[in-house]
Amino acid sequence: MLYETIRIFSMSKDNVKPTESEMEILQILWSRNEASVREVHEVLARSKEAGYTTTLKLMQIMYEKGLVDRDASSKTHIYRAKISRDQTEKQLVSKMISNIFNGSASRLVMQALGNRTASKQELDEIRAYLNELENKK
Amino acid sequence: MLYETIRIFSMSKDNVKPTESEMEILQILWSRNEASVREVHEVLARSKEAGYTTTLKLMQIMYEKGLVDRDASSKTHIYRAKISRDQTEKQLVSKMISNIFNGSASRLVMQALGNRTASKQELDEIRAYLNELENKK
DNA sequence: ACAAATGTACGAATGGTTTCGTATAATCAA
DNA sequence: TTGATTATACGAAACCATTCGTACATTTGT
Repeated sequence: MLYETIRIFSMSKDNVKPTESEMEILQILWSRNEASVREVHEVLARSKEAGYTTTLKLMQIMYEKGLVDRDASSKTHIYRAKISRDQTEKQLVSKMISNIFNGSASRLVMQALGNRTASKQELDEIRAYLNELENKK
Repeated sequence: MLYETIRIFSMSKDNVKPTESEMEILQILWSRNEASVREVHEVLARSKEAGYTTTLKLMQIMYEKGLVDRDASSKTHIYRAKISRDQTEKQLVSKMISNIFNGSASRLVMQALGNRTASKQELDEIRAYLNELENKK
């Protein structure tokens, strides 16, 4: 008998973990939907020292990795994030919960809140969210 | 006039960011307070492939970095974490909030909860914690 | 038309983490 | 006592992310 594994869609990028620099770039792409290397670079340059070709190279690598898509039809390539913000956040948080907090989401939540001064509004939002969660069950 | 910066205590390790492998080892040290390389290695080996000398080397480097202390009075050195679990967690969470969640703790909290199924008990714990936080103001 | 500006491609250096082999010292057990 | 076992020390390789210089192509302004 012959067994075969078939992946209908392109290999899912679910286990790809963007590096820190890649995350910085993804943040920018997510916030403005699409951008050229120059645009990304200019945003980055506001908060850190970096050469233009460094940013370019990073984005090229991200393209090879499948983290971003690009339109290369004109001289200036236009990039878009290929992985979703929500998915990526979920993954990172999930990783942190299992690696650092022994699988306890609430321990993470408490660290997150205990630390910084969350405003009353924020606390209320969270409460509302908790209720919502509970009702869904 | 002469100015001089004096650090009364040993240079604080507040900005040290342990690597992933280092975090794995720290978890073990935190959970059992102290351990030999062998002990740490045996725990690690349960969940991943790794040579003994690899673990040894990592722990030696952690010692050089000041992440751990060790008692070298007998042949088998005994290691202890030198940085606190709480501090380290705070730092990592804090970093995640600012890098990934644009400084919004509540966005992290919601990701953390939305993802996995937190039990009713967990949700209640968090609610209690929220109230506590609010009263302290 | 053509020089300047702007863009991509790409190789290579750098710096850090992780892995492992080997040397050597200390301890243990027969 | 001496061979086997269990340690540490340490150098070097492998790997990966990041940075940058340089070559070359395209576009733009005069």
